[in-house]
Amino acid sequence: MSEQDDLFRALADPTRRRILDLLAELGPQTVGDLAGHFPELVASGISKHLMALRAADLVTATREGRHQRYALNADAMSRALAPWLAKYESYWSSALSRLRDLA
Amino acid sequence: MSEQDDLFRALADPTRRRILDLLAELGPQTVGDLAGHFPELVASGISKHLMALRAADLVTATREGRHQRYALNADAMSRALAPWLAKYESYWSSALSRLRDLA
DNA sequence: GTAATGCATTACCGTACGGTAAGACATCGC
DNA sequence: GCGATGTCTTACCGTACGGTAATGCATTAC
Repeated sequence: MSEQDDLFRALADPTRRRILDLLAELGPQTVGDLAGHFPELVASGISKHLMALRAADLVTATREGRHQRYALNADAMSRALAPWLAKYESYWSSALSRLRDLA
Repeated sequence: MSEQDDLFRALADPTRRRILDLLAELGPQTVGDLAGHFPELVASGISKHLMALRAADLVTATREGRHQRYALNADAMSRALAPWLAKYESYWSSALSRLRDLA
């Protein structure tokens, strides 16, 4: 249950959601790559957000030389979110059919 | 886009998620009803959370005499969440099929 | 009318969080 | 080796948030 706490706490910040969006859209990125999309932020701030996302298991990190490449961990994300979504299943017929159209 | 900010900010707190769960499970409830499920909290705290949920349009409130009955606003909830879910659609084949089984 | 109930509102407190700045560390280019 | 680069870490600051307590305001009971 605390897994969901981590998930929603991580998703609460718009910058972190945007980072996830970028990872989903562009594939794995380094901290520097991501920082380029946030001119209003300092690079270490991005790193901090990435650490939070990593703590929530929403991204995975692999070293590449002196770079660190972050990738979306969609499996863990859907695993944590699915039980929560299921609780409201009966209320979401319209949204679910919309998702079914996409799938 | 700020609609999603409100949504995720509101969902970030475990107590608020539990309130939504209770509303989904038990139907519309008054503040006093809900407060009974949170013995560790003061009633005004519940009221405050409900105001936050109301600001995010996740619940609706209707007066009944001196009571105030809160109900889950599942429509607004799914409306705000669906676009976000859609962004990760391609990553979530397994979760989506699980949802399809439920629907 | 008067007292009690149910909820909202305000003020206040402690803490957690987002952000920046500065320093440590490892890696690459020379 | 040496300087530069990329990232992490720590410390710090301001603010926003969760929580309580107290007050106010309707509405019900008597």
